[in-house]
Amino acid sequence: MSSYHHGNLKTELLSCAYKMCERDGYTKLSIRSLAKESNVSQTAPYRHFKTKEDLYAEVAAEGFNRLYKAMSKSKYKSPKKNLISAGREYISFGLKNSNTYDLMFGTAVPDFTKYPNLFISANKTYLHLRTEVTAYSKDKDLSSIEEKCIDIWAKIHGLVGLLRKLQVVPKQLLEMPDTPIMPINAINNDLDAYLEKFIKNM
Amino acid sequence: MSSYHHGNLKTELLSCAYKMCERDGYTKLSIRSLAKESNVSQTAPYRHFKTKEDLYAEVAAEGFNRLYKAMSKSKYKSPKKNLISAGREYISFGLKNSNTYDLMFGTAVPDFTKYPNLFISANKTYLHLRTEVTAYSKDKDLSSIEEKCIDIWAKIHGLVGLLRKLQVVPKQLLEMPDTPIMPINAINNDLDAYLEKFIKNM
DNA sequence: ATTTAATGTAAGCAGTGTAAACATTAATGT
DNA sequence: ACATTAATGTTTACACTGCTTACATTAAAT
Repeated sequence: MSSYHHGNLKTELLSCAYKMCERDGYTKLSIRSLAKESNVSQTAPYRHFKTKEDLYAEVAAEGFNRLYKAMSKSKYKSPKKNLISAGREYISFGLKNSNTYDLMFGTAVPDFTKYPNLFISANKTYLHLRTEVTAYSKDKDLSSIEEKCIDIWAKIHGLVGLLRKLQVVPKQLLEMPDTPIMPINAINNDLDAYLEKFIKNM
Repeated sequence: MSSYHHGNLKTELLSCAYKMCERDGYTKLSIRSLAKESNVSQTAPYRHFKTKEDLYAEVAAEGFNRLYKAMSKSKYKSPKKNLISAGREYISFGLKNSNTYDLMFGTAVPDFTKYPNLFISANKTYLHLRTEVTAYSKDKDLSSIEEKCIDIWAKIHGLVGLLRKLQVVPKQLLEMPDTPIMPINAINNDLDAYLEKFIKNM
């Protein structure tokens, strides 16, 4: 009967878009290909996402939700263990879902404040980090804690960015003179130890 | 006479593309608009850049060249001062040329090794950092130095990413409950002190 | 001077974002 | 219960994009 009205097209479009983004990168995601992959007319998505940026924003929000879930899954008694786990999960997320990560932190959605869903999801992630840092930190002063949050977030965020860039390189490094040997393996092999060391002089 | 052959179209296209990228972001840059802005036929650029990614790669390489220049302009006797200056210049570059920075570190050019120019420029930048870290560090062991390089680069790279995202937020923060107050001003107001502190426990 | 390679143009295909007009159904008010 | 309205889907259309192919012009090489 009613195959005209889909029912819950938006949800389906969104999960399809998430898949496509992670699979091909967000630059390859087009509203038309999304429509086609969802067996719906070319312009149907526009009823649910006014612009492409809207679509990006919703996918990015979903990304933050999953990142949050990954970061907050450890429930040790030791705040230190929890913090290390969160860091490890963050890095793992960034490397494994690298296309989504790009969407979340790149310029595809330049201004989060335009998208309440996204803003709230991103913030929830940060607030969780702050909670864990608070539990770990001896100094409970808020501004001191937030400085520590920036420290750790920036460091780990930057690490993800660099690792993504550098992971590709090693094969070629040997063939080019005067190229650095990055201690990537040291980090990859014993990431937890690396994170623990970092946390210590935080 | 010969307005048919331009002479040095490639150079002109490249500098035009760099401008356009920084002005509008690399997503808005199209080969056709580049051609139009350079008063040349739609397909002329294809003689010099086989694909759009080629163009991206060359613009990104130019970005690294400028970043390198900015980072290496300080010539103090004190290695510490030089390192702090490099850090400050890096952050400044990332925030002021934020669109170019995106091109350099995003996924627009997923694999640097495909573009020797880009690879070499990026590497030159890293090697300069390594030189400064070596001068500053007491421990001259290579792998220890490279670990420190990763530390500082990741941290600063991450800082740039976060600051870009967070700078937009503050206005809204006040209106939303349970939102964090990021110590952005602390960093912005006394960036050098922040960097010095970071370097110290490196 | 003639050939050849480099570098420009013109025309055209398939894919894109998005707007407007139209079609069908679900929700709503009386 | 029925008419009206709002929501949601389709069709058509436009301007733009990356890129390919065939062609034109000129600089460089022989």
